[in-house]
Amino acid sequence: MTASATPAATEFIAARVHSTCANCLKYELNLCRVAAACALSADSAAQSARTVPARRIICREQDLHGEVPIICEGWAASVVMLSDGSRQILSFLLPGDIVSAALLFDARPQCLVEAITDVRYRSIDRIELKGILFKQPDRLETFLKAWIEEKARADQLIVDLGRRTAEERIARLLLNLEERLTRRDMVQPESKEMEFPLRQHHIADAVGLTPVHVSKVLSEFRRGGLIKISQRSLTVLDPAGLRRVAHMR
Amino acid sequence: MTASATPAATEFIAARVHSTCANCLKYELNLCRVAAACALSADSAAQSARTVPARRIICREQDLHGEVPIICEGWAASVVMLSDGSRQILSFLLPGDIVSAALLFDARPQCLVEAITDVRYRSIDRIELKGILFKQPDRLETFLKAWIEEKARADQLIVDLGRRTAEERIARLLLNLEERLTRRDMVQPESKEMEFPLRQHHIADAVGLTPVHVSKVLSEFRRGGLIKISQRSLTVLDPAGLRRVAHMR
DNA sequence: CGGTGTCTTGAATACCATCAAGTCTTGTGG
DNA sequence: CCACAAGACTTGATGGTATTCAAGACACCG
Repeated sequence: MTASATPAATEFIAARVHSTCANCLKYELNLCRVAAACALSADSAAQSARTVPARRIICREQDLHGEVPIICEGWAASVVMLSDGSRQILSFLLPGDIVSAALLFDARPQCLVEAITDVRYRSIDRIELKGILFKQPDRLETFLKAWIEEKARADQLIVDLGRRTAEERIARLLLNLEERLTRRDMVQPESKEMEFPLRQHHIADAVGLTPVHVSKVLSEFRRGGLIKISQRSLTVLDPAGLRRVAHMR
Repeated sequence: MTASATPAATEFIAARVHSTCANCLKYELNLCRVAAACALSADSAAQSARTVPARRIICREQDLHGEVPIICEGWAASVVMLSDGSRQILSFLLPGDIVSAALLFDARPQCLVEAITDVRYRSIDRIELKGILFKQPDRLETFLKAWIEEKARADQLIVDLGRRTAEERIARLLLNLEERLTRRDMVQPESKEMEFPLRQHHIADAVGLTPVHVSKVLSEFRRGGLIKISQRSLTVLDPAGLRRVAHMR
């Protein structure tokens, strides 16, 4: 992650950043293994894994030359830029996530992928991946189920943006992220603390609000004892309370 | 599963499906034909096509017993209901549309499908459809590309709801529908008039606004000479102007 | 004919955006 | 290591967009 932190923080971070591709196997897709196989068969293991510093753009629509990137380490976001400078984040990408399953079919997405933290990612050759998946129906099914989840989250976001208040949207985002991080063993079991590299403008761009208003809502959550945010880490102090705010039902 | 279908039966089914779903073949998926094949092999042609009156619910999450419905005729909407009574429309379903490609994998959607006009639809058996698609990679690819389009539209809606004004959202919805209807030859070539069964509350639920505000925006569009709405039909009088309002770029 | 659903319009209100100023943190170069 | 600049966050004041509430016009249907 971005350089100097206190020794304690460094340790804390290191504990979970050992999520190299070893951990990747725990995630839904096992795509790292697929990627490794691809790289192997293409004899291009060296070039297939790349590292990108925080705040840099990983790929735009144009420079996807038939590659399907998957996130090995770090946080990223797929972002739609509008001509007036405003942005909408479609989804946050966590380790083990594929940028978009649609890339399997050469569908140019209208968005770009931006690194939030330092990101290590791996590009799978589209044609090769397709070949592998189509020859192994069970693996294809796993892949498509991940795609379903991608779509389900998009649908949820539509409901959030269309019909929920600022408090609800933000609470739901936090709970969603907590759930996804838990599945990846990226939440400390006892303290429930988790790394949280998002700036408030990321949250704002994800839930369709302004950074100022996000700040106000988060302050309110903090005053209510629902969450604790400090040093780029988040703890949900009162999950039930937060869920109540989120209208989870 | 009476596997053997006599040539006569095939002909019979094909003829009947042609008569009812004549237009369907023009659409992206040709799924009516697939459906016909399924119905044939399942020897249940009679029960596979159903008609539902306007405003009725076609299916809920619960009563999807491994079936994938496709719309043959009429307009429908997939809707998410919230406990406070508000609603969000995820997408409008037009003839030839599959309700959701995700149903192929038994993913229970958390939405229900509602008929807007009288709707004729056909249910394909999930397992059978899956079998057919997995045995024909080219057909599977067509299917998955329709899925990509479904997802791309969802992403667009996220951007609309998150970052655009009421005028932009409504203009974009109208333009999107016009485009989809054009592809289906459901727009009169000369007059550019099209059937438009949506009530304003449908539009409101689709773009995350209230019916009152939709009414005001549509009146404004009408006053500006952008559109004409009457007798459940819509004409885009000034496509360029409407596109300008929509910030299409 | 009353009833229901749809649309319109106006007034009051709520929610969130914008603007602005200030604090604190983070990063960088001297 | 410090100084300075840039970015991130907070907080209050003000304004705009969309909601809510309400009343009335209109069409459609049993």
